[in-house]
Amino acid sequence: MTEESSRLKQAEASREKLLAAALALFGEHGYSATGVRSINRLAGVADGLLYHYFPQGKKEIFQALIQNQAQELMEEVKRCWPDLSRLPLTEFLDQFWQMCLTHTQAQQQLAVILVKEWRNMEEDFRRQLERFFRQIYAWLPGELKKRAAAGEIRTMDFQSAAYSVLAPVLEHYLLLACNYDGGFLSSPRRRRQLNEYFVALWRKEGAQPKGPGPDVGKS
Amino acid sequence: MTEESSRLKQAEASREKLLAAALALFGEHGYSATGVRSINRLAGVADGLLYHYFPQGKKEIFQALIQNQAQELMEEVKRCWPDLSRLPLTEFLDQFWQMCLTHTQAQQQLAVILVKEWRNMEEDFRRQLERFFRQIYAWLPGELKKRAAAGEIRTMDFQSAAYSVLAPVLEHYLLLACNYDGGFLSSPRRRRQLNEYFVALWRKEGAQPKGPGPDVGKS
Amino acid sequence: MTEESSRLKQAEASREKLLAAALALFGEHGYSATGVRSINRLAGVADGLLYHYFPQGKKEIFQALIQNQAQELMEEVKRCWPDLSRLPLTEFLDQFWQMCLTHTQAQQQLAVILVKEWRNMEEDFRRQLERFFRQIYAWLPGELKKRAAAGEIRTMDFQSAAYSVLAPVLEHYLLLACNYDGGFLSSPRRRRQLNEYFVALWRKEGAQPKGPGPDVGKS
Amino acid sequence: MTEESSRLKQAEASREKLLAAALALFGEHGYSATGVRSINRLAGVADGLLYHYFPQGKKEIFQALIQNQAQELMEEVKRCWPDLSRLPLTEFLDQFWQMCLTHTQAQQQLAVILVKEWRNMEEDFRRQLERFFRQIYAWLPGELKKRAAAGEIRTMDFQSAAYSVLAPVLEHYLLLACNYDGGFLSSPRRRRQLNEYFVALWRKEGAQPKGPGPDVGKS
DNA sequence: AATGAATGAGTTTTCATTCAT
DNA sequence: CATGAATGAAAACTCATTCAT
Repeated sequence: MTEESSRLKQAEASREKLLAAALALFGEHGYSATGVRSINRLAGVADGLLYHYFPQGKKEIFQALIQNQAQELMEEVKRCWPDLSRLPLTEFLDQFWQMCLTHTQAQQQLAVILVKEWRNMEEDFRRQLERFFRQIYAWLPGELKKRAAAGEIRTMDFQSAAYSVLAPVLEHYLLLACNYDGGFLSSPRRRRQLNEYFVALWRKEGAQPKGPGPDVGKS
Repeated sequence: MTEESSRLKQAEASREKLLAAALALFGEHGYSATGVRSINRLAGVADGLLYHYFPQGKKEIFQALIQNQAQELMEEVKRCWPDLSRLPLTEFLDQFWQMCLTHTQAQQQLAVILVKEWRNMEEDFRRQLERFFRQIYAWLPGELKKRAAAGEIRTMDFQSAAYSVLAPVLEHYLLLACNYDGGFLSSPRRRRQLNEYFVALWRKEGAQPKGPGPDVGKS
Repeated sequence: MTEESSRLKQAEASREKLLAAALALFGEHGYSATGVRSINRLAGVADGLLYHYFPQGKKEIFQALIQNQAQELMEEVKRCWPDLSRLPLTEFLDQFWQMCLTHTQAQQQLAVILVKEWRNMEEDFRRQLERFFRQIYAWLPGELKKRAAAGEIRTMDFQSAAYSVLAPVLEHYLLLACNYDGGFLSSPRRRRQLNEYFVALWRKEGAQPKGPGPDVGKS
Repeated sequence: MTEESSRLKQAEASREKLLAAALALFGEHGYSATGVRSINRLAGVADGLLYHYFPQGKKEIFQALIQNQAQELMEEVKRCWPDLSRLPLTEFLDQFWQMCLTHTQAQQQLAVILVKEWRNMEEDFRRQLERFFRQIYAWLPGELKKRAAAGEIRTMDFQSAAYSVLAPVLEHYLLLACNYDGGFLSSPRRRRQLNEYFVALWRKEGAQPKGPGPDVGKS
């Protein structure tokens, strides 16, 4: 059993090395500009091995990769989601943005790949992701509405409000794709400013800010 | 002389055909995935001709292309810019977004290329574009400030406010890069809603809205 | 002991499965176009096993295969051979052709392989087969001569006559190699016609056919 | 014009060099065992050029090749055909065999390729060749019948007779495919013997042979 | 100015073979 | 005996680029 499982583990390790290398390179150079050789070199395996695990070659490792990563991303998001509702508005916004900004290296690279290679992806996969994004777009206005009903914010065009929370996220993704990390959301200070700006505008007219003012967020 | 000038015209025509073909293909498939042959085929010229006009080959036609297009884009923007200041807020926002949304097909493709190939571009060119974008980012808060001073809107965090106007533009570019044309700004109705949402929030407290006020959008 | 023998049987079974798969694939696609992998897949064994039974790999299994099959073929022919002499001419020809037409699927595939890969075979093996074929070419004229001496047929150029009996066999092999099964000999009806044609021509002038005439053969 | 045509001629020469090299190598080693590189080396051109003339690569040059050669073969046969009818029987047979034995090196190699790669060829091409062969199979019995009507030979099963003339041709092709040049027809002496054997058998009973009659050859 | 034949290094992919388990 | 992961050389094919015409 030990023999068996160690061999299986080694095999799985090779597959993972290939996927990790592919993720890094596709993320950095894009699909077309990434050579199969360079994936193998980075993974530290021989040229033929990729075709052992991904018989269709480059296309297949690419598809496997983004499906893997997107799965992880979506699961992570779904895990954090329910907790957000209970937070006060300021923390809610901050956590929401944090969640979207994809903390790990892997998911940053996923974002880059999604932006650059969207059209190379399989129809089905794109549909699946679109559905996921639409869920977020649909959920956020309702969330704001509830807070308005609870008197936390004023009544307004919740769809536009939600959109103005989401647009910065997409801007962030765009800049990632361009390898530009000076986006608005990536600076905690500016993120906090934006947060306060929203809260100040949305606050019910005449209402006083609850707390002692926006205290410094933790990165 | 007629021969001379007709030859010159033909020459210029070939160059333009090449650039147009390159724009279309780089926009559609990206730099790496676009073959020099396919550019020539689409332009309808022989294989060697590209090197007559662009001796450095693929890189050069790419650089020439984006510099051409970016030049046009920036000039177009600068041309419209001064006029915006005088418009009332609602028209101001609408015109600003319209201006940014790059009306021509050519500039849509430019947007795609900029997003996908940002890192392949020459340092100098990137700097130049960054400076241009920063000008807009710097100009917009001042513009809002002036309007606040004039009593058109309330006082607030103008940088965040400006950013929340710009983020939709970048979101739009991101979606263009993914060949997705269902972005928020691309629908005039939703653009108007967003417009009204901003105006309503920014309106000086106590001031009356000009129009019927922002009613909640459905959809 | 049971374990021992069952393992031996399994081992032998694996070897046979490999040979059978190799025969089928070499016969269908030829030597070069047949991959070792596909042999293993068809045999249902793991990739390394072939090298256990045939340490020299593809070449060795190929050589083993054709030697196996050719051995069987030659033994089968030698077994039937002596019996032919006693048959009357009509039956003699029919049986001879039947014998040559290699009844089993395996030997059909052998024929294909021999034709297509003759030059890839080892010198010694080719010599051995050539000797075998030459024996047939040498035996047949003598057989006809004996029948002439016995008054069954007229005197003639026995070598050419023998050749005209053998040529159809080789034509049949050629068509097999081309996967064409519409050859003259493969149709029992036409085989019988050809048979009657030979008998009629060879019959001693003025002699009457012995029997009731050629009765219908059984496919 | 000279410039133009010299360039065209050079281009055509390159194409021909490639085709000639491919013919030689496919004929010698078969399709699968012939590398594209070796074709280029033998033709003395760079690796990429083959794909300039035959964009689909190996398959395409193969198809082009056999179509070229088969066209030539068929035209050559059709050219000689009508003249055969007028010849006396002995010369008729000899000329017919000569014609079939494909005198040029190129067509010998074609024969090898046809035998070995029949199944790799396009359906349409195979159909075309089959029709051609069937024409010969259909023509020859009629030819013999006419000679019987004219009293040159006796009445018999003309289809079988024709087949016994054609089978040696196919045997010859089979042996070519095995690179064995000791076939019956390839020796003029034995061809003459076979010829005389046929003539003697077909001669009308009672008619006198022209020559001294067929004496038994000794291998 | 324009052509397209020619080049050869580079890419993706295949494949026979080895070997640790 | 049997497995299948791993190897790397070689195959087919692509592609930017050059150059004679």
